[in-house]
Amino acid sequence: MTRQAPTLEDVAREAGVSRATVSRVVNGVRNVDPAIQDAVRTAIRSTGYAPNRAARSLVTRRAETIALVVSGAGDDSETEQNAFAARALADPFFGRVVSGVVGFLRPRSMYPVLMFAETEAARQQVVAYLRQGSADGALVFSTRAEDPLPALLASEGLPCALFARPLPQAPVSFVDVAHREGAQLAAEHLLGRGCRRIATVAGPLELPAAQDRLAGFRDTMARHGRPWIPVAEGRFTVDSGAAAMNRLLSEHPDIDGVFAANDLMAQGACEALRESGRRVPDDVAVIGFDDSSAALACRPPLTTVRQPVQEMAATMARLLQEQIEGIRTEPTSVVFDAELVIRDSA
Amino acid sequence: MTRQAPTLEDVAREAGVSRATVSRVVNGVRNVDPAIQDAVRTAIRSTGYAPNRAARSLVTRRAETIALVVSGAGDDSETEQNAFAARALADPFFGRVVSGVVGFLRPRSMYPVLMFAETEAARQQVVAYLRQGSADGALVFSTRAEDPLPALLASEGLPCALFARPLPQAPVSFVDVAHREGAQLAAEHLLGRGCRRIATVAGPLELPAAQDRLAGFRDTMARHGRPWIPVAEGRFTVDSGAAAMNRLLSEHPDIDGVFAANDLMAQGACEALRESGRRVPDDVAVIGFDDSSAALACRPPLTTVRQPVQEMAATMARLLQEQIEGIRTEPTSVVFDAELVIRDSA
DNA sequence: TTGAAAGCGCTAACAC
DNA sequence: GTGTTAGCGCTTTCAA
Repeated sequence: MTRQAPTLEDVAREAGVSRATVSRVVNGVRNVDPAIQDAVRTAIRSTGYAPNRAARSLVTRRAETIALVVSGAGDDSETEQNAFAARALADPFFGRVVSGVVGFLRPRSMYPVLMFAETEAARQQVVAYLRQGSADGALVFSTRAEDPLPALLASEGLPCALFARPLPQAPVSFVDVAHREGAQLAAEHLLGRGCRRIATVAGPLELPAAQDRLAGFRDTMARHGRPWIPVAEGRFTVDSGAAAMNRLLSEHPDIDGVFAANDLMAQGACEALRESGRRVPDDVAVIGFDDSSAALACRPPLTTVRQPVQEMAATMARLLQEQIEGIRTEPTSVVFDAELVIRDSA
Repeated sequence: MTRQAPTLEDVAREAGVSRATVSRVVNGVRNVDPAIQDAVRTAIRSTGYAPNRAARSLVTRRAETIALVVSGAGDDSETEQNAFAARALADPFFGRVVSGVVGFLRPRSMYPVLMFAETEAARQQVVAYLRQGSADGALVFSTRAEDPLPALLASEGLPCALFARPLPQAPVSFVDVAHREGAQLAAEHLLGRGCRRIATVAGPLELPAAQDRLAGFRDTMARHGRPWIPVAEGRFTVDSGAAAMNRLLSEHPDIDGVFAANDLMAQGACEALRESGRRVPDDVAVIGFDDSSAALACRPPLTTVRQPVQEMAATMARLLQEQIEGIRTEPTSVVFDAELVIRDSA
């Protein structure tokens, strides 16, 4: 058996002071005699003391833990549930979100609890988890439209912050990128390099992000005298991007510029173009969106509209933290600028 | 302000019983009168009671939480630390590990806490986290050789289970796949389809997995009268696989079969072969390892050696859980069979 | 089968 | 500046 872990009491005895004093030193509360501080610290070292999180949480009423919830649509089968997790993590986007979140939390000695909410039962588990005080709040990364989770959390009064604006509007904080302006950058770049037959591979149009990117692209083209452009819809995956590109090519073989609403679809578009015997960017220029790892993995490397995902994710965590601490009481949104990253594909 | 959360006491009062009885009902302890059970359950519903995790943990001495640690090498810069997380999650392998772990934990209402341990400071944070009782044990997914974390956890007496055999041997449980036998399957398949000039792209040879795959491949080739085969080393990434393939081709342009030690490198090899004007599998057959999402994303889809990653990860979680519960006291290893999945590349 | 009561390890209000 | 003390909400003997 492992010997019993030392408690505050043990340290106090060792240092010849009271529990309260040790607690003050551990928590860095001022008004403690430097000499006593030293004695306490020595005792902490010699006993190998580590504060017990449960005991602390019980009195502070804080778990000092936040949940990172990947929300989406899925059916109830067990296979599907497991597949959902794998699929979500496979998205290069998600890695950067985690990275940004961890970048914010780690200096605070906090770590995210990873949860998946793709069914009603799973959503209820998330709510239960938070209501038990297992976590102080939730960061929600939604991969579907009409996600009921944000509104559910809001109605339960549970702190949360979202990555991207929720579609059924809900009174919760979120971060987002300026999709329309990002798409505008893409449109202007294609026009600027002289493309005449321009088309776009849109994302799933039930998602606000996909809608906004398409709208921004269309508006800009219209403002430049091109009121109508061919559109094919994909599902933000490589395969769907390739398929959409093929559909566009079959109807408009003379396309010389394409804006895909994310990098994965841009990658698929590049593959489809290559297989059709076209060169990128010489015959057709391609621009993606996100600047995810797929942009660099793609041949040729993608010119793309960059979202500062890590920074956005860190801000999302900060918004949540401020809400938990009661510093912030009203839902807040922070929208980041997009930026064009020019590589080889356009 | 949110109203105070209801406690056991509140439920007890509402149901007209004692705290102890409510606790028994909540925890499903037998010996409670069915009528009283009903009354208690009604009271739980009407009060909206949710058990407080901290209070429970304090007395049970269980966090009912486990850490999922991605361990690896990195420098101390903040940029690098964040990059590490993004890189780890970008590996298609990791998503399946998470998926398997979550598949085991979720039915138990547990969720993994995601931690990264790429520096000494980060490793100490992991140890501190466990010693505080924030988590009951750690699942370690190591991306480097000579990882000091397993031995560190073992020496602190902290429960842990690893994905893959640790290189500096440590007295900890782990799951693994039969790398040598898997490589043997690949070798035999290439030989069976008539390849005469066979080479291999090995993984980073400081990793036991890479060593074992190479050894298994070499041994099998030797047993079939080919004591020497060209080897180029990669780093388990697409780019390094392409580079390794190019090195092999420059010295042995007549290669007609390649075994890459993982799918990402196999994908890179396919790209390099295509760029050199060779067709896969007609001119050169390619076999990967893992059966990760990269195997399907690759053109052509990869014939590969499948590791049952999800099952392995679930077993790893089970080994840890049993250790935490004290059911299992000795370090245990479980090694899974590999399986050849035949697609188009060989 | 149920209740009373002790106590898990900690923080924080209050007294000194 | 430091100590005393009262809980935080729960599980778990022990008695009844």
